[in-house]
Amino acid sequence: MPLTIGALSKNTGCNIETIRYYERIGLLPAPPRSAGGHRLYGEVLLKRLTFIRRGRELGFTLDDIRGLLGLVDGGAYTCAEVKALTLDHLGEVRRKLADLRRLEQVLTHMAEECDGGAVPDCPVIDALFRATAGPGAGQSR
Amino acid sequence: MPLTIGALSKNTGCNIETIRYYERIGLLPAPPRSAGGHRLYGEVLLKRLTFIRRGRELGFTLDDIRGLLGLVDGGAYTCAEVKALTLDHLGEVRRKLADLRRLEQVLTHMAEECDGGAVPDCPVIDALFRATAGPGAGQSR
DNA sequence: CCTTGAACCTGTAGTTGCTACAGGTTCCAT
DNA sequence: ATGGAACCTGTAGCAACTACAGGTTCAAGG
Repeated sequence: MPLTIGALSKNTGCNIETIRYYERIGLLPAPPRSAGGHRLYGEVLLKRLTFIRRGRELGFTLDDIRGLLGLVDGGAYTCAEVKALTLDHLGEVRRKLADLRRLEQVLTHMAEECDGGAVPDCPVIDALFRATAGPGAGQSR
Repeated sequence: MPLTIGALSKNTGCNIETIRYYERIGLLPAPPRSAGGHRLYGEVLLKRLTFIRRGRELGFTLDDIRGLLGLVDGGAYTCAEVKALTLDHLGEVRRKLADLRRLEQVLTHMAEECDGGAVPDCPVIDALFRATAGPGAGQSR
């Protein structure tokens, strides 16, 4: 018994619009339709969508995932190839971690300087107006 | 001697297109122009842009920054108000840190399972296809 | 059998924070 | 006076979705 798009959504935690979006960009193949044109998903597509969502949760980009799926679809992937992609991604995660840790430091420090007083004289504002270079690189978001 | 947009860009490290973008969305007031229509920036706008860039580097959204600037522009801000915004943002940074740390764990673990062999049988792929819930919330990016 | 209303359909536009053109004008040093 | 760097406006693109509008289909109850 195939799943409607709503059921698939509940099953995977992936929002309906997003499922259709994945189809549009070619990540998820177009499923068969009912007589009236409703999408009907089988086991295989359920698994594929689960794969995509798990990948996203782990912070892989859709492009990373496309690569991973390409390997799987080709059937000729090796463990080494997948590991390389994973380590690559791990590196990025670690870079972001380092950035965020630095950020946390600075923000914590700035907040500590504040006495929370009711006067318009705030070390945070001062710090932002000072033209000094500050911490390292930019931010993801 | 006022700065051209190019000079301002060099001064702040903020790319020219981005400066014009900030003007368009109303973060940076429109500066006076030369006879021919070129933008000419004074001290005040230089400081304001510096403020914006520093804020971005610290991971504040443009909307956060708009709020901060609103307080400053109003002239009636209190240290307590600014501190509240800062702590709010710090909370978000810490949530992201926690997410990323969990992510690092999972990825590290998955990569360790890989023997890097040349065979199409990879624990990473298996993990992604397994429908189990996995780690906490979604991701920023 | 018919009606209702929930779920589905397509297509387009909006979000955030920029960046990248295209096609034209101005500035300034020689 | 001229040439080329720097500037101008306006629009479209990026990731990864989300949110409509305006219409169709499905399934359960009467």
